[in-house]
Amino acid sequence: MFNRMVEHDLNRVFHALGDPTRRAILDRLAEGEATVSHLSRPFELSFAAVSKHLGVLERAGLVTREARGRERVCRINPAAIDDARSWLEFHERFWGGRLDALEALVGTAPDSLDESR
Amino acid sequence: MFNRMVEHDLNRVFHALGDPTRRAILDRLAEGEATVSHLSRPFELSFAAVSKHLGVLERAGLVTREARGRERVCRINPAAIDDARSWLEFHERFWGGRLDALEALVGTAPDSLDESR
DNA sequence: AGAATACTCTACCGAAGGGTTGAACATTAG
DNA sequence: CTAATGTTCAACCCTTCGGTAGAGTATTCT
Repeated sequence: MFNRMVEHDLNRVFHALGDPTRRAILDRLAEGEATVSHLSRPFELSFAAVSKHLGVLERAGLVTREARGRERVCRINPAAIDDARSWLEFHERFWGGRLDALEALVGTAPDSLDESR
Repeated sequence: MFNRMVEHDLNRVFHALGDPTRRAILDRLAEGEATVSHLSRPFELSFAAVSKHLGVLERAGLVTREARGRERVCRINPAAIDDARSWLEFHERFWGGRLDALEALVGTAPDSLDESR
């Protein structure tokens, strides 16, 4: 379909992004690579907790961990993000088009098409 | 930040999108509005299960349910999708830019990227 | 009115999620 | 060598999640 991303992967990516701590970790990693201990500092979380979160992010393909001495250097991998965005973009376009067609068909009543927010 | 979407909402949207059944429901709804019973047919799920999924999608703002007689008509609401896509797009751009800038800075040797802190 | 249809709500269950703690392991420092 | 550091692993706790079954509420059909 869009890219070579499969259901399987989308589950992992969206699930990973569904947690605010993990999104915060990603934001933090956007400022540059960081070790696990460095990452866990700003969060009031145990070391192990952050390590777990990184596991989730890594399995989703959003982050890579590389051993450097006794440390693990974490970096962002934008490819997975791109896949998720592609999915959303595709669907957004599709749905949007559909709704537009519907509106045109029905002619009026924009309140029944709750596009507000 | 991007749009007026808050953490809170992102949690719900990404969590909602993390389930394949819910994404399938969205895909199905992309073909046009549908009642709950009509929606639950293609899935081998109980009525109540689909109703629950719709609740999750609705709370995430991805879907609206409107009572029509004894039926509930479900429709897609692309606004929430748009917010999630914006988030991803923003971050993708940011991260991508960061990585590109770094690569350009270092010039070569992506493994010698030693921006550690 | 009575029966069928379309949903929702309320338990309830097993599995997975996010968190902690403490042991284990590898690497670096003294 | 020993001690400290950085990180993961394993076991556990509690909450949330996805699912089912069954009662309860409207609405429509006859």
